[in-house]
Amino acid sequence: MLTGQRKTLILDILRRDGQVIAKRIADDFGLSEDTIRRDLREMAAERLLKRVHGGALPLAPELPDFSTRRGVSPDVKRQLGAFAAKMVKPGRTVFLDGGTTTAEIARHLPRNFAFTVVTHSPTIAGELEHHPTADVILIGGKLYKHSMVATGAAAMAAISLVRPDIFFLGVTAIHPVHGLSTGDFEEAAIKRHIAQCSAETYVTVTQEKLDAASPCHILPVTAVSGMIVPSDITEASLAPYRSAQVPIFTVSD
Amino acid sequence: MLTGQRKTLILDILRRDGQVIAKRIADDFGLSEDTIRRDLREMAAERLLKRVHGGALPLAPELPDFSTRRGVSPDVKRQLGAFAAKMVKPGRTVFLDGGTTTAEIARHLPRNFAFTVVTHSPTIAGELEHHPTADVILIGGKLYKHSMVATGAAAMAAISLVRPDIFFLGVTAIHPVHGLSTGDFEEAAIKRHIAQCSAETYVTVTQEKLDAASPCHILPVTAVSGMIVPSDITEASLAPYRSAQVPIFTVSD
DNA sequence: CCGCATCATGCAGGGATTTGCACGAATATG
DNA sequence: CATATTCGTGCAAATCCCTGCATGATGCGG
Repeated sequence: MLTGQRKTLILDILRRDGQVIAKRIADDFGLSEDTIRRDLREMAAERLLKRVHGGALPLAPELPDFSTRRGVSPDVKRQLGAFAAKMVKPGRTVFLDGGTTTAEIARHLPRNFAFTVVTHSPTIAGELEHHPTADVILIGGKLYKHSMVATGAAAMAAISLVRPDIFFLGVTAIHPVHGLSTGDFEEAAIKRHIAQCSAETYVTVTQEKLDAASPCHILPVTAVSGMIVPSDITEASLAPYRSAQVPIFTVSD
Repeated sequence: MLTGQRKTLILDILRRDGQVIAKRIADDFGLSEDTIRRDLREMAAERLLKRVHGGALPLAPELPDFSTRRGVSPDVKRQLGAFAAKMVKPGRTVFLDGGTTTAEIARHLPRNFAFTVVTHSPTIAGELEHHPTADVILIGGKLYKHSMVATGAAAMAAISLVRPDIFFLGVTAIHPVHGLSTGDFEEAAIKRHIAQCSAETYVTVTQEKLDAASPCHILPVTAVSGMIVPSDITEASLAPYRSAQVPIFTVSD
């Protein structure tokens, strides 16, 4: 890994997490702590961050949403996001749905190789502002503010023009019989269309969404390439999905 | 292998991977590291990439990027934004350009009647998430991260489909002779197109942009319906624009 | 075909940078 | 105050870089 690249990565992590821990970075990068410490020292000299015992902090206490953001997104979603993000491979095109879990995927996308992200959510696009290597394609349309996604005919037409390798779908409910569902009719139609344009569709599921149903049907569970679930979900509650032949990816702790 | 060909390949790899490692390239091409290093050195001299120990990285944008720019002269921008927002009338359609000043307009938009906002910036769309009465139309396209706006053919086509009443244009420089300009060619083309689709175009100007010129021309000053300027700009510096018959709106304190 | 200039390439060696390790000092934590 | 990290510095090894030069290919004019 190149030194300059490492420094930008550190800055990215700093922006994303609001802090950097020398030991953990050293682990992640497979380098000695000394090297990281040296980097941090140099970057502190360049006024790029604030050196503290154990790591570093952003120079300006940044946007006030840093603390809120970190609190709002629970560990489970972070883990799901990190896991899903690892499924992205160099050169691929990935479609990111709107939603908080998908935002976590965006935050954890690999930063050491290039790929393309398509999204109809301005929020997701905003998350990727500082991503060093991701090409972002924004799908336009009428903004549905509740979910912050573009909808309508224009969005449908624009989506038809892309062929993503992976679609990370966000839903409000998943049920072995009633399938995947969400609260808005128009949004459901968009999600269905994206799934149909994509080679693979993965849905991230948390406990409270399991075995529930929302008003608007999107797809049957058999239509997805896999469910990504946290490790604390019991095997019993997954059984109906397993018997429906849905591949299940359990996020390891 | 031809030298020029090799350099193109290196640039391709740089774009794809976000990095180039001299040793690996030398291996891949079956050439000595010296040759690659020489290439990298020359390309760095041509400003095609950034030479670092071990290889090369894509050229970092020298200008501070969008979120860094947020800090500059916030009060003035807020006043400009509030003033411009008052120009929006019920039922009208307004196009908001990307940029920090335009973000201020978005924050000050009236909340007691309905209207439509069109924008090609996910950041601006995000500002309007909690706006109670604004319909938001998002223009899609390839995201130009430096300014956080959608660009390219898809954006152009989508823009052609709307006829905004007012376009609030953001620029990096305005000059009586050289007109309005910005730093990116593609972005300039988009701005020009939006202005041509719009009934009226207003440009917000702060002191440091006045009588300056950036690389890419957008429009002549006579093409705008008005300039919105802070009150502390001297009459003398506005004179050339007045004599060009450009209506000038001075923001009262 | 010959001589010459030009250029790309590889090699050698001296210099610069980066990295990891060791050890004593500084700092946090209870 | 005691202990465990964490930090900073000096140092050595590895890696990488640059300069200068030799070699061979290519192109051009005679």
